[in-house]
Amino acid sequence: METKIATWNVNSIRVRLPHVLKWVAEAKPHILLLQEIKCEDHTFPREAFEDLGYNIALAGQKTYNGVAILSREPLEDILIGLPNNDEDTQARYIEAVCGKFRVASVYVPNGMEVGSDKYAYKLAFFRHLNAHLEQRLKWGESFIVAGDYNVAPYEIDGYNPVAFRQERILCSQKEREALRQILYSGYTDALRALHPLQEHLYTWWDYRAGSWQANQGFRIDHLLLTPQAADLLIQSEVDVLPRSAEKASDHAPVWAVFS
DNA sequence: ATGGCTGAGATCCTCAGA
Repeated sequence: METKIATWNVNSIRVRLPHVLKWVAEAKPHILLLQEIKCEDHTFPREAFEDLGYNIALAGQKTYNGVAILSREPLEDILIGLPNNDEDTQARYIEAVCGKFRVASVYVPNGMEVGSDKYAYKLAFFRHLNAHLEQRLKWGESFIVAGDYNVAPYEIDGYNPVAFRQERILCSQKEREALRQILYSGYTDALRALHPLQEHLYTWWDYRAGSWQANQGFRIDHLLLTPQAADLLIQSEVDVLPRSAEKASDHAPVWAVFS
């Protein structure tokens, strides 16, 4: 049986609930990984997803951040937060086993401005994340780490090559190196693996300055796969239609299908 | 160099996003 796994930074699940339910009804993912739910666990709209047959694991937080795993298969072995990062109180990582796959929903810090404290926090988060993912590689599982990485790994992944040369956030050398270290360690970027040369393949468009209308986006949401998961990869796409809706999230859902 | 949009939550604005 094929398994469809999707990731979506929804920028508030309570505001976006109608959009997400509509997309889920059409796309029918077996596993949906959410970021920026921006609510505590007790205010997450559980029933709406349970009615559709999803099991739910949450790492919520008031106002900011928050990640979730929704799965048609029962959720087992749930891990909240990176194990080597106990002092970090921001809800940015959740992992669980769903059937034959281990999955994680990750929301890497934005970093705000290169050189700022938040940028240092972003790079520190990557150090913890990368250490954990290298450890997981040794388990030899089909593991999919998906979410908003807030990094465009190569120039082709942004509409504006100047942004890369100017060391802007999402594009700076250090954050790109941090993301690419995950790839070099053995993970496969699902979408790029299947569309190696495709331009204008974006997952996020700024709300401001008519970026969506001008298709001025960046590819910053990724599904990263262990070799065991990559061997099962059949298809991966961005669904850009939800980005065009009224009151849309600034991110589009990205998905992959596995055999 | 700046500003531009959106959401949350507390006040009529600030913080944060990216």
